[in-house]
Amino acid sequence: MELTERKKKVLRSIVDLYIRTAEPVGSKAIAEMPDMKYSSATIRNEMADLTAMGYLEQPHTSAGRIPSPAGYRLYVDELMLDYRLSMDETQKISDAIESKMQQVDRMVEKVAKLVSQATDLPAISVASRHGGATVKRFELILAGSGSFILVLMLSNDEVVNKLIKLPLDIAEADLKLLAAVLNATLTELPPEGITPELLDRVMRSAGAAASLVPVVVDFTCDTLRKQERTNMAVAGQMRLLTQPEYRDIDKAQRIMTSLDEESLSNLPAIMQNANGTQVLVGPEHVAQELKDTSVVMTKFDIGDGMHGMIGVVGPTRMDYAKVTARLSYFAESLSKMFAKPDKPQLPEGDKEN
Amino acid sequence: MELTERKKKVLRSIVDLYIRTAEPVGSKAIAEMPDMKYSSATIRNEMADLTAMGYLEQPHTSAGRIPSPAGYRLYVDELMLDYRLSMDETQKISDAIESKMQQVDRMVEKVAKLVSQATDLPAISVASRHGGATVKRFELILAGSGSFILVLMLSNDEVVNKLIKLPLDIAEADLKLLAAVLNATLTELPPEGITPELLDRVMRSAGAAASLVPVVVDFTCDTLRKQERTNMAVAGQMRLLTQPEYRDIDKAQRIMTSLDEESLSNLPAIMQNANGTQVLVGPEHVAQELKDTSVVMTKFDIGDGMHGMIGVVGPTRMDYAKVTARLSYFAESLSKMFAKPDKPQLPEGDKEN
DNA sequence: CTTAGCACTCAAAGGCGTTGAGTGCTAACG
DNA sequence: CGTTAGCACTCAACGCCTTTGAGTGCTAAG
Repeated sequence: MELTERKKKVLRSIVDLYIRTAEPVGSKAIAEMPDMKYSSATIRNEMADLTAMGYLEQPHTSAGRIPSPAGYRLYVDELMLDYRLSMDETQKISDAIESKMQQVDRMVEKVAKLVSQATDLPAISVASRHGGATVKRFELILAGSGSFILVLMLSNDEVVNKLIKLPLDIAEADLKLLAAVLNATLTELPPEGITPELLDRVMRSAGAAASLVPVVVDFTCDTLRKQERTNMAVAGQMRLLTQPEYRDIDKAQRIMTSLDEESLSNLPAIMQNANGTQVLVGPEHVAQELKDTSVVMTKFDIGDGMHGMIGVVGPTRMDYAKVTARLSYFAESLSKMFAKPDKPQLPEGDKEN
Repeated sequence: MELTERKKKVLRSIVDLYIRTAEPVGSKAIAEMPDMKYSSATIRNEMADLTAMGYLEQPHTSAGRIPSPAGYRLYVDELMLDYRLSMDETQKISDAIESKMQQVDRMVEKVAKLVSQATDLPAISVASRHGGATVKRFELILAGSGSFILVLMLSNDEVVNKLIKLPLDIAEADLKLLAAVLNATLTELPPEGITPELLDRVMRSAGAAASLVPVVVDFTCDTLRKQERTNMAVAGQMRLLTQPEYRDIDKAQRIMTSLDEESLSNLPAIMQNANGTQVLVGPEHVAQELKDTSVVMTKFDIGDGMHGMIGVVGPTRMDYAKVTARLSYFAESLSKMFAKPDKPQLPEGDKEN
């Protein structure tokens, strides 16, 4: 059967309305919409066709229609009118992003929170690196008797520190020596490059501070390994409860439990060779429990050999247009922010609903 | 009327059972309990008395009884058999705490998560300082052209750093000078002690690095002020959904929304002159929405002029014995951990359910 | 003082008819 | 030939009623 323009229009109207109301939509409701020039009977015929073609579904005989996964797919791919952010929304998002952050893991959490706030849905935020980081420089700073601060400057411009307490006293000169040795031997090395032999060499050159080497190196390896891992955060799970389809607590709970870092760990893999915004409708993606759920994810580059991903999880009928608009905007803002760390440039918003 | 031993025993049995089942308990159920030597009729009489005395309530005529707030209060204060943590639970908590943390805000979040996990309820974690912190030492470390790292060692042994990028090149000597000046003039000062005059003095002494002063001082003041604020985190809100009384989504949602940092900001004030574990039953505490909820909080000292608080939020019928046991254990573990930062000593657990 | 017995109460659960939104089909219309 | 009015049909949702059974208070006997 042919998918005529009129059929498309009807389908779009149905999805639009369903997104708003979360209830099966009937022929009459569509026929009464402002720019729909046909009667309910005609719409009914079209709806019957669309159902036959697999774009709509009927919960039961005497109910209206709801979009099928295929229907959503078509909607997302072709039919969706893009949603422009209103001035107000733009402003809010910009303001939020202004509060700058430094450490990646913190940032990921913060971003997840912001996205969740902006969409009123549970949100996921991921930052992953293409390659691992190395230490660019070690600094050891004496901090009173028996303790010192280890500062690691990493190749990706992150800075990590740790206060280390030790039972013995350390002279400043010894620390200086140790720092010099570390900088000479262990910089620019991936964690697996720090071999026992190398460690042995450092120990022997370190003189009085040799006893500090293990704890310093341990922390360093830990940190580097942590940098390799992708950072992921989930926020706003409770917002799922505002959606009518999750009034059923058991359902809500089932989904909530699969909204944690572990369960979603395969998401980055799925998005691997995607770019821009992806809409994963219902059964398309692997996470078991998320059957009647959709995930909208946007991937973006943030330089330094890293890319970020933000996304939201919601009912399949969620307002894709709105959500994708906001996500894209967010992604763009974040990209810009990373390009110029301390002065996020924000795109101009357009006012319109 | 006299509160006889038998009445107490009946009351305890009722609360115990109600805690387990979340359903009104009837006379028969109590009479059938293993060490209850009286018939249901006798129990009924006692229950009638307890109701008259205000310790029990009846949702409707032909239903069993549920404890009133006064009943819970009596239970918590006198009747509760203390719950010893099983080996297994002890082990889990210890293991979790072993993973050491440094920054207070991170730690607070982590602790909230752990407590929530351990109790299967939403948890709150607070760390607050009696007095503000000051900077013990400034360090400026060159990190490539046009950027450097500012490291602040605070009086409470926290270390904070920030990578600062600037358009102009800075010589290492200039940084050294600036650091010396900062250390000479701005250490041991509360944020409000950093006056414009002082700032002016620093600027003039700083030579080539004068342009860096504002950004450095800004960050410093920010950090100090942040240290003053009490850190609070809430975790595991979703766990509320496992409780039968929150099967009603609206109810659950209402409570969830008041489970954020802002809404709970007056909690520390309420706990101010309490020490040890406090059980706030139902109407006793101020947070509006939390009417039919209880909050169990434990306050503990963690040295460095700080104290911590951990607590959980749950239905009034929650298993106080279990919850308070776990909280106390946690609090003790945390205290010890802070006393000896890198080697948390854990109390011995006793196996028993 | 304790307990068996009994009449009473009332929320919860199940059965049942009504309602109304929505459908598919057909026949008439432009 | 596409469009539309009309009509019979379907079925979840709703409200109403009855039944059920857990639980109570009271009384009288042990």
